Amino acid sequence: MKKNKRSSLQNIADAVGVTKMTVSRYLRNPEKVSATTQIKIKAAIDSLGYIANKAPDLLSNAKSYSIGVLVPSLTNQVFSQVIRGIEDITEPAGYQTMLAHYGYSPEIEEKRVEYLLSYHVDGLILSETTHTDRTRKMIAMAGIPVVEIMDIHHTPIHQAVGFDNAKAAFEMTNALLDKGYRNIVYLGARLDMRTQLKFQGYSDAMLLRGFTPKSVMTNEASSFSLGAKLLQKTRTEHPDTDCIFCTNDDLAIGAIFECQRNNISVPQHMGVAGFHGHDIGQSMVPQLASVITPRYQIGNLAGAKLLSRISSTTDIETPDEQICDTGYVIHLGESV
Amino acid sequence: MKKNKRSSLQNIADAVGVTKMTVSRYLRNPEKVSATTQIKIKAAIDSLGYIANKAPDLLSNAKSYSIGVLVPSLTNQVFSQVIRGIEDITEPAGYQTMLAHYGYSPEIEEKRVEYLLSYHVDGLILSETTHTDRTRKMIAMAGIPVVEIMDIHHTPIHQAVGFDNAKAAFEMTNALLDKGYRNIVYLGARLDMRTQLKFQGYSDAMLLRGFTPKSVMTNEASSFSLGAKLLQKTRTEHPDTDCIFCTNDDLAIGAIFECQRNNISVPQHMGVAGFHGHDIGQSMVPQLASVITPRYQIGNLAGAKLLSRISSTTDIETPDEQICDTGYVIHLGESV
DNA sequence: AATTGTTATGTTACGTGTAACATAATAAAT
DNA sequence: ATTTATTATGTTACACGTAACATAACAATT
Repeated sequence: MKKNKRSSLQNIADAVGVTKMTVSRYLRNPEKVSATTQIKIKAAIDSLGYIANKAPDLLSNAKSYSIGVLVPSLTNQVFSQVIRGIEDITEPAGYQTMLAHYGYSPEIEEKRVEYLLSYHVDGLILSETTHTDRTRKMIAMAGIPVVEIMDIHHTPIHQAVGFDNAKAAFEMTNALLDKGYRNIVYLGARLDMRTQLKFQGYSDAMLLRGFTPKSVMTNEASSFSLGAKLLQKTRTEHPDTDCIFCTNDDLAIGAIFECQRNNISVPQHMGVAGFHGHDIGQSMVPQLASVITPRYQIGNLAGAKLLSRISSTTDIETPDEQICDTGYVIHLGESV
Repeated sequence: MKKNKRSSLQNIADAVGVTKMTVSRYLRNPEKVSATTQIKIKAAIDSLGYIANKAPDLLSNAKSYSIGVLVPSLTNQVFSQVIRGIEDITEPAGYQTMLAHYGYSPEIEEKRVEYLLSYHVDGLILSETTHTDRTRKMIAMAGIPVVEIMDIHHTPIHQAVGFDNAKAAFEMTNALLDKGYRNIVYLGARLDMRTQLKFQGYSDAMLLRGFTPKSVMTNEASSFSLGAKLLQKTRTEHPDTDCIFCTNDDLAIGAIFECQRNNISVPQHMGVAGFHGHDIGQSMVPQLASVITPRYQIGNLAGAKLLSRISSTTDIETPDEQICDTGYVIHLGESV
């Protein structure tokens, strides 16, 4: 059983008859090495192969040119666009992203942060505002910049990029009330902080206009089929419902399908609104009412802010701008 | 500006008055250290904090307990389920996944493989069958096990887990022909290998039954709105089309929406079939005909196969089973 | 031929945790 | 009290690439 050990600079150096220092120079500044040696080293690398090794970089705590990105879920389309936004700015700057997910759990988030820090990432983008004490402590100790994305309704560790979930839900609810709906029910799943904030905004708007907030909630993960189930539950528990406001587009779309199956016309007999403004909701018939959020822009701005702090000597833990509000757009479409 | 340097084992050891060796022991086998020392070390770690450092592990090329997972795209829901399948088996075994994506480009894949290898991943799961020469060479040199997932229509580097895309498309096409459709058009996007294989299977079935294969293709990325666009294009270019077979569910669903907008009833005036059997297609009205692929199972099996080869001394590059066929299910739903 | 400048390469030291071996401290057995 | 076993800790060396400094080789200048 041959142990196919990858070759190190030393192996290349031995093959050529120079020191590994010379090979190191060749790899980073070929012109610093004589033409003949260049040729010999190139030949040796071509035949033996060489794969870079991050270990020494980490040891000498050089920059790793990696940034850690933590998202709650990969299933959630919201985050794939955020990630595109991040990478579109960090990749060209020479940074690789180390992506991990934590299923909405602060404990798993802690584990992931520890993992990323053990690899000496140069910065961290988190999608949550709730963290364990140890997570906060590790981040403080690591001395690297952190950007928290999606919600800005809190005091960030260093810096937050996103929008105000409560305010967005408040505005959408008002728009629905303006349309004439009276018995609006909030449909929630995966009861994370953002869903709670949205429900809060919805409740505030309802109460302010003299209506009673009502909700159908579950801790299950969002899906299209769950939207269908929750619509049925809503019809049972709140038979006079004339509109549902869903914590995300998936639920809303699943609910619309369920309406179609039950010959409930949308929006005539049931108004349906979602959150995030995904492509599918905008393509479907009827076009979905939704709070359109700038996911790409949030990722992009977060990446930019992080990069600038990584290269800064003063701003690492004290950014010039603590909160970056990217806003959102209320879009009513055809489903309300 | 205080440089908040993370503490090393040495710092902890100094604080306690022991050698870093003793602290190292404490972290890995607390019972190997005297009770009093345990207490002192614990106190020091609590106050100074300690974040593990991967560098020495890499240096001494110990196992990294990381496995690299490369997927073409994070937007594509197919892969989020594959990833769940992988992690559900690798996480409990103590392995972290390093996730990266490469936008269907072999050159970017090469870059990602290099990156993952520089971190000494213990194994690699690739979602592609086409690789650059350098990618293949690096993998051979690294001497780690590789599993290629999704398609099994090729000779794998070591081992492949997936299904036969061409055969699946062949069978679905036959099912559509059996239903009585005659002018079936193939709708493709992102012309990667898998789409080509599916188109091949479709063409074979059509020719075998004496019909002419027709297609509407684009290199754009799949999306629901693209499905709508391609349906329009199909109606222009092939006005007598009675059925479309789409390379994935997103296109199919977008096409159905477009039919709804144009009062083309599905399936009476237009049959529509997709590929993969996502939740949304199964929830919608009409329920989408699709080739249901076992994404989760593919990931799970790939993870299991990889783990077993990582811990094997003989099978690293020569698995007992080169090709693992997970099959698929033809589901006709209500849209054909 | 001697001096100076330039270019190419070598040497040393470093950062971090752990295996392997060595020693010290303590408890147990004679 | 001495030897032996056991437990706790220390010492050394190593893995890899590179910064910083040192030297060697050669070319150019006087």
